[in-house]
Amino acid sequence: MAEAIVGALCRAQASQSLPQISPELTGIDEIPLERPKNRDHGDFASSIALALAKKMGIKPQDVATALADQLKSHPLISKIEIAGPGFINFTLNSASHGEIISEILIQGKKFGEVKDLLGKKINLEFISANPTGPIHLGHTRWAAVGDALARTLIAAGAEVTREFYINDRGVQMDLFGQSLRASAIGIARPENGYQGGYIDDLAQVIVSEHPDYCQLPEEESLIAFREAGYKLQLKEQQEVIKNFRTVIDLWFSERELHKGESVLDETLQELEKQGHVYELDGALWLRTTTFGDDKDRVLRKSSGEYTYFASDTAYYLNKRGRGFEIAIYMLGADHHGYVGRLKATAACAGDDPQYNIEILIGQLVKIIENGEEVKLSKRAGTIVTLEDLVEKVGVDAARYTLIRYPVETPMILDVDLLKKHTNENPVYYVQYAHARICAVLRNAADFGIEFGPNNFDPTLLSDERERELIGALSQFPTVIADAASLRSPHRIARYIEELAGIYHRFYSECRVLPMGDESATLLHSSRATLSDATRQVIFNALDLLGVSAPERM
RNA sequence: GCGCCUGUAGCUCAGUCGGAUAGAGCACCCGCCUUCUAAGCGGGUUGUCGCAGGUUCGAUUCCUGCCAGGCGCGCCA
Repeated sequence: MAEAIVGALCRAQASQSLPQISPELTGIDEIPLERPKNRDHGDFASSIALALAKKMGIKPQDVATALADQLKSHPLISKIEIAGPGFINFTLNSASHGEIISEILIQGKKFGEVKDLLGKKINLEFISANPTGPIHLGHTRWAAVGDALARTLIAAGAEVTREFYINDRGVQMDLFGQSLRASAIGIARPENGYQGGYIDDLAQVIVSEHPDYCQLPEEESLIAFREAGYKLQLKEQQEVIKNFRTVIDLWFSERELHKGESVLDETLQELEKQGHVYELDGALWLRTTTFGDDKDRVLRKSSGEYTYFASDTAYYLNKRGRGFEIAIYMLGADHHGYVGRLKATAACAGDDPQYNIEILIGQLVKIIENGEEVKLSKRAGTIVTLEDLVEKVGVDAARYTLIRYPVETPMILDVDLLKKHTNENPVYYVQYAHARICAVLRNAADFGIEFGPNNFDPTLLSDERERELIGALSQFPTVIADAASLRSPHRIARYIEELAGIYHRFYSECRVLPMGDESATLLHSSRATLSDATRQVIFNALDLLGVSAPERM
């Protein structure tokens, strides 16, 4: 469509009906084109004339008229109107409808895929919970959104690695070990230690498997408990995440960065080459302030130990070293203070902080049950875990609800509402549309109605509902492209909700199957074909969100 | 004090290269199942798009200031 406008623009200028302007607006991507909210405004609308009028020094309506004259004869356009201050409204003809439907059915599960990110190698890091406790609600939002984003980026052509960074070194791990051992031998847990009841459970498992751990000298015993607890906890996290249908391609251990010829030493050398490292008070600093950070950051303490920040830096360079053009970090709002330093770190390494590194900050999730907010506190042991949530509402409802909001919105999750298997929950609205179509198609098969691209006549589908449905289906690839480039998988959820609504309305207005002793006609086949195409798009969209598309409900 | 996010209908929220009469679901009222899934459809009611300026043909959208809420600002991890 944009191509058609560019062509019309060129022809209009060639035929002197429009003045020449500096060729800024000849790129296809720069043509404004949208689907109007109001269906009276056609299938597509462009405000190109309003934008050009000023540059050309003539009235928008005149620009629009000149363009419309050139577009009238386009093979896929049935009607062109000029409206309001100079909008050009296009209405597509049935030939274009036929093309869309057969494209959907021929491409099947691949319909919707675009090539916008073809060749991009992207590293997507999310969740990255400490292996010292269960996956809780804060991580859960990322488990759902991160996975859906990965699927969306892949659908847009990118090569994506989903990565989970395991913080398996440092003080927190030691406290974890101390807490476990304290529980096992019945002494008080350290003040800053882990208090949750799961510690007792873990300790019991460890003791039953390794009764000798309690008898070891304290230092060895602490390490033994820490390592055993780590293994168990990590395994549990991996199972929970897998059951949540979230795929992690690489579980990256922080310990990798400290092995043998330390990666950290190499990192320092790299950074020194770039000239942003300096020494002060016996510590080694990275001059991140050069690139907008609030303060410089310590890489190696005066004690000789590396900081956590050093690990982060090494990890970033490690990702870049593995060939990822873009490293995306998904972090909770409580980590937003990291944005400045991470960006600055990338810049210190000689990268483009605007391109090579992206940090998505997600606001925290509040949870409400029985009308009251459930406070989250690891210390006090009141943790709502991913497992709890799934147990209460199921994977589909949990994933869908977490994904359907943009991550920068703080969200309130009402467990009681999610538990209801009613239409108060949008996931059922969408799934119901899918199940309904499947039922219609099963019945169609029983009637002996054949459907598919070869049994489809778009000229028979003239009802407003049918045209609206076809128009919505054709938008799917654009939705994927937008969701991918804006890193906003929630757009896909919103899109299927709209699509499901349009189908439900089509269903109630346009009878798909023959009634009574009516015999099957091409109209029935065409509507069944349209239904099948809708089913395919809903299926594909739900698949991107990791939500199941039931055939019966 | 500084920084990030948020403020749209009674509730939960969509609405990003600035566009036409600001949307959806829920809640509330009224209709629709002797033929395809009523977990559905149709109709009705609901708004100072936080406030005040600015930019322009046009601002919920961009800029500035203010107000309100959430979160964060260590040689912690």
